[in-house]
Amino acid sequence: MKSARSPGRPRSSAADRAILDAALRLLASDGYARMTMDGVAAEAGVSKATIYLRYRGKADLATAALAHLRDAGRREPTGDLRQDLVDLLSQMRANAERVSVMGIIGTCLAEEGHTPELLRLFRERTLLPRRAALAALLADARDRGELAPDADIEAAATLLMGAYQSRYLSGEPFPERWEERLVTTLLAGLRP
Amino acid sequence: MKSARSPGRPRSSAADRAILDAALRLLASDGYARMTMDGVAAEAGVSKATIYLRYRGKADLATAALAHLRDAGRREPTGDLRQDLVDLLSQMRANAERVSVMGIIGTCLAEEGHTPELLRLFRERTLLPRRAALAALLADARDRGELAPDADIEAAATLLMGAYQSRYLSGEPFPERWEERLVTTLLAGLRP
Amino acid sequence: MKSARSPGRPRSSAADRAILDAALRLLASDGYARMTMDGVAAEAGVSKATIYLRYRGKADLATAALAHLRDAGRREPTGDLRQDLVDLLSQMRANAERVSVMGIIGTCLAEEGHTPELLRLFRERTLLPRRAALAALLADARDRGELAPDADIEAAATLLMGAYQSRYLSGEPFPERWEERLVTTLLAGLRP
Amino acid sequence: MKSARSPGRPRSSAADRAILDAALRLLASDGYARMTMDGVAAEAGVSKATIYLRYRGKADLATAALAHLRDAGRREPTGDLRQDLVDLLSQMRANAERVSVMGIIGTCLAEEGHTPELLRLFRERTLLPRRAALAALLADARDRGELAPDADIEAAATLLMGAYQSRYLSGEPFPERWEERLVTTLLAGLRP
DNA sequence: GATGAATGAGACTTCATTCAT
DNA sequence: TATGAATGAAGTCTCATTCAT
Repeated sequence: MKSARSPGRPRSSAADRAILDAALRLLASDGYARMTMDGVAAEAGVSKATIYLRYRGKADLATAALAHLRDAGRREPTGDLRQDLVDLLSQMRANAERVSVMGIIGTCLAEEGHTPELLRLFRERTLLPRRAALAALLADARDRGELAPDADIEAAATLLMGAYQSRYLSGEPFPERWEERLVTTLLAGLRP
Repeated sequence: MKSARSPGRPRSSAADRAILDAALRLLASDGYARMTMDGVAAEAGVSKATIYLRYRGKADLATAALAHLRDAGRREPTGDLRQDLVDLLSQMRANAERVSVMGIIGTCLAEEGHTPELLRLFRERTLLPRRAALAALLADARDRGELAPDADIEAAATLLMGAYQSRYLSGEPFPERWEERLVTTLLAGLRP
Repeated sequence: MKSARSPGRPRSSAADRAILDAALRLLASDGYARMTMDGVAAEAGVSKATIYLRYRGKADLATAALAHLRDAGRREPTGDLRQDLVDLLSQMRANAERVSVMGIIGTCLAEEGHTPELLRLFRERTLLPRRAALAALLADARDRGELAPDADIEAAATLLMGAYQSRYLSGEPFPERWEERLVTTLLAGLRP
Repeated sequence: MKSARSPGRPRSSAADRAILDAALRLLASDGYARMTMDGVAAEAGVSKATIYLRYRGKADLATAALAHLRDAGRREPTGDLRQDLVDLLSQMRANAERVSVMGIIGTCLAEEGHTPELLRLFRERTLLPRRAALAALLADARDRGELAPDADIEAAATLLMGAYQSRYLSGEPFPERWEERLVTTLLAGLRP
């Protein structure tokens, strides 16, 4: 269902993607403030004016790049809570490493005072959907009776969502079977 | 007979403090890249050259400001594990809000590719000491038999350390008795 | 069918020339260290960024300006040695006064420790070609038998090349028929 | 030119000399514009304020340093013209190499538009006295009948005075017995 | 008299943005 | 539409000079 085409030469959609990809890459590696329009143009193989034809300015481009960010395909839950949690955490971690998510989070936080849309977009596109997926896994398990009826799902989701950043910030490498250990600890608790 | 004093005009220690405070404030609110030497000088009420007399450049100033960052006084553990954990988390949260820690973390992450000393320093001065304090509380409790002998202290510390960031990033307000809920969940686990 | 042209706005060759001329003028009058990019931009009537589009920095611009320096058209030798020498010296002097060569030499020497390319370029583009022209005149005359077979052409060229600077540095005005007197003295010697 | 001694602690004359020496050294190696008061102070081992106590500013210091410049001891003429000329040229060359005279000349020339006293002083203290010594040697020889009665002493002095600079600027090393070759050429002339 | 600290003016360079082809 | 050139507004850092001890 094509909408009415405007006349004249259509914009190159290859350039569209190249621009967004380049912007996202530089956003993650250099941060918003250090990302330059020249750099994006060079990395995308287009001229700066071509970018300005599509976006009103640097902030507009950066937000578009973040909006373009999408979760990689998510696996269907198997119904095995432990396995599903581990899978979700593993996927989050793999995704984070693939696109330098920590750099993006850093930029969103650092620019919060100046360009708050960055954090808002990142939250909406990435953080909240994952958190919702996590909470859904837990809620389903509770409904199946696998978890305590009064299990605090919100608290549990908060704990799991922060684990990757926490470990990343510690500077230490991720141990073997890291996700399993987290899930085991959270499910069983620490008490004897 | 004059007392032994180094000759010349003494360096103003008020300026010393003002510079570091200003730098830290701007680092948290604007990020490293947007923090300007002019801004720091103006905020500290000194001239730029006065800053350059003390620090070799912007990166040197920023790292000094982070190195200057210290945990607020830490309370002595009471021996009541639940209470001590809640206290520690509350204190971390209060501290984070007081000095805009999330802005600083954001800057450290965003600049990781460009000025990795920022993250290294922040880690050494702030994150690792807290994590160690948390782990110590848990290890003591385990030794007293309050926790399971095979409790995974490392995993538990990772989960707790990330909780504040996780909640902050979600954009939602912190609920009442938030720390208690986290600690309860972690100690008891989710299982029925 | 458009003619083959590189796309985009063409670079202004008027600006090219204006920048080099301005740089050379300021180099001669103020010296390298006192020549400012702001000054060159203002004198050339372009913005600083326009200069940086062409040259990587101040040193690059200054060396380009020197490389741009070329001898004014040289006259063909007439075969009359005395006249040819006088002509060459006159032309060197006229050229020196036209472009403030002494200021440029001063800058090249003063910057020798810091930007040795300046002296190297000036030598290659200006001094050595002239010296070679002088030596060629003398060698031809010797081959024609007008000079002694063992005439020390190298020494003679050195003496003549330094005369302008020597006189300039003395601060005294150039006397009438100055070049003739030099040539006469060198050809005839001082002995009775 | 100190008149009646003022009361109080007298100025350290060791510092006086150290300051002038340091200034002269930096003037020769870095040029006037790049010579910094900090650099002079550090090199002389005094504080900047100590310099300002003696000189009104940078230009004042630089001119004082040049005024301080003196020819090294000059040998008495032997009466052998050839030998005396060679000796004088050798001494000039040795002196030039000892104190980086070319750097100083460069600075005087480069700053001529901005601080013309530099060139004036250098001329008066160094160039003109030497030129006068050279002319005196030649005039004496002419009076003794060793030179032609109409020998152009001014032209000859100009030629000899410029030879060192000319060779230095050429970038080529000084050949063996360089001074002898110059003197021989000038005395005998080039004609067969 | 001497010192080290403090300053204000400027220098080089970069960058988001607009213009001309 | 797309390109490369041009621009004005910063930003980091230096330096001659003055001040306080």
